[in-house]
Amino acid sequence: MWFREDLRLGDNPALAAAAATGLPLLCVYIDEDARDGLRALGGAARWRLDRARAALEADLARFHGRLHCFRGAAEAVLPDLARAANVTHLLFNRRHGGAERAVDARVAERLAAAGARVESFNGALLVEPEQIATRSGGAFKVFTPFWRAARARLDAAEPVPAPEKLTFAALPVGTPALAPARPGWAENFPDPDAGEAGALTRLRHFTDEKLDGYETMRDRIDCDGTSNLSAHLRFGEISPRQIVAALRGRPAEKFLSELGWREFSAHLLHARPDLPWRNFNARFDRFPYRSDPEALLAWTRGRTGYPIVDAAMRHLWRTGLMPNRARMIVASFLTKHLLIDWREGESWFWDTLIDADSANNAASWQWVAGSGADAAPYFRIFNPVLQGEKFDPDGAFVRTHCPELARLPKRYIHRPWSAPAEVLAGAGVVLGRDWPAPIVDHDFARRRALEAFGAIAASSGE
DNA sequence: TTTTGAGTTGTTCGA
DNA sequence: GTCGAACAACTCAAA
Repeated sequence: MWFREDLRLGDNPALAAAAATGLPLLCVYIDEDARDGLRALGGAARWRLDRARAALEADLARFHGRLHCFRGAAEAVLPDLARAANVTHLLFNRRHGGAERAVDARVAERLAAAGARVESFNGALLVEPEQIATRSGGAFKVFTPFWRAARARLDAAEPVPAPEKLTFAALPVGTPALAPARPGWAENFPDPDAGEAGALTRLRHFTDEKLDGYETMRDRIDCDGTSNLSAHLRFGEISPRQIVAALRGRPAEKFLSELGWREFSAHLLHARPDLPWRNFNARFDRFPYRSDPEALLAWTRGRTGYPIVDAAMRHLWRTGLMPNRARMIVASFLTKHLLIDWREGESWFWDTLIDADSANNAASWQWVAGSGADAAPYFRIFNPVLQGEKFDPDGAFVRTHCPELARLPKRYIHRPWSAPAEVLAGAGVVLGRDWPAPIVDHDFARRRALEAFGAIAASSGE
């Protein structure tokens, strides 16, 4: 059993099939080399992965089993292991990235050539890309029709129970072990409550306490109205089928459609493996992005002078997480206010988010930037002040992450530069010393972004 | 093949 | 302060 992004025992079809063979099991995880297009995990995700893997090891230990971890290229590790251990079957759950699929195909070919039976399963998605298509047979490019088609098939997505019994083979070769990842800045992240048990607890908490208010509270940056399941999903500590099953019979369309966006992103990446580095809409190849390392640095460090942007970016740095609404605000700010290429933001998120996922990250950045599938209309440019006032109305989120502004009254918390001198003095804030001037003026930036979009409009000619 | 309706998440302006 | 309209034109999906 080759574990990859499915680090759980429940609703794990490959593991269930492995158990059903009755054969002794070798559970393997490979820390795969970043080559042949495989992207090295970012620092935060890597930190999170170690916790997921440790939790799976503990779960397997309850069956007196082990997770054998290797490092290298799967095409080399698995055939060697197959020879050494007389492996007769290889089972795994499918991945959907381009490079990952290529690796899996080569592995399957080699193992099959060595006489092993290779089987793969769907453990990651509610509906796999091969299962739905438009009438003309193509991949969907607009969310609504995509989700209409996928949503209709949800009843067929029943979770597979966790195996009741597992027997394990001894590993005849030496016992490899991964050196712990360098913790770096991530060592101070809050406890992710990793693993299958943590994920199920989080799901139950969500369905019991938060589902009813989800539609309105999901956007509140100060209230934690989201499910917080993203990292659990990312490493497969829980499956989308298990979530759908837990939601059955409850009004949960809005939340289901968020799972739908996760599916849509995976389908887009399947259709366009270059999604993480190439504009989905080629017209954006002409978009006049600016090179501005100083502004990019200010954005990453939370020093743009816009409180909601800076609070969100500091929160990301401290926790490896950011609520969805905040992700949209900071992404819009980078691509539209600063006119910096979405790939810069995508790669910062890739390195700092514990839930970084190549499909979701790329599809969402492109969506905000306007280059993606079903992208935001060109005129949708978030005003960071209005967004702050709407979704962090008392400024609680800003006060937590930007303590230098903590004493500002809420009227000015999202726009310190417009506070009267006596208000600033009363709050102990000196602009330019305690808080930077806005890196760019909103009205100016908005007009500049609209002009940039005009420059690549189709009517402007090829 | 042609036509038609529609498209996650917003902001600003003027009445 | 509230409300509706305007803000490019385009491409997709399905009739």
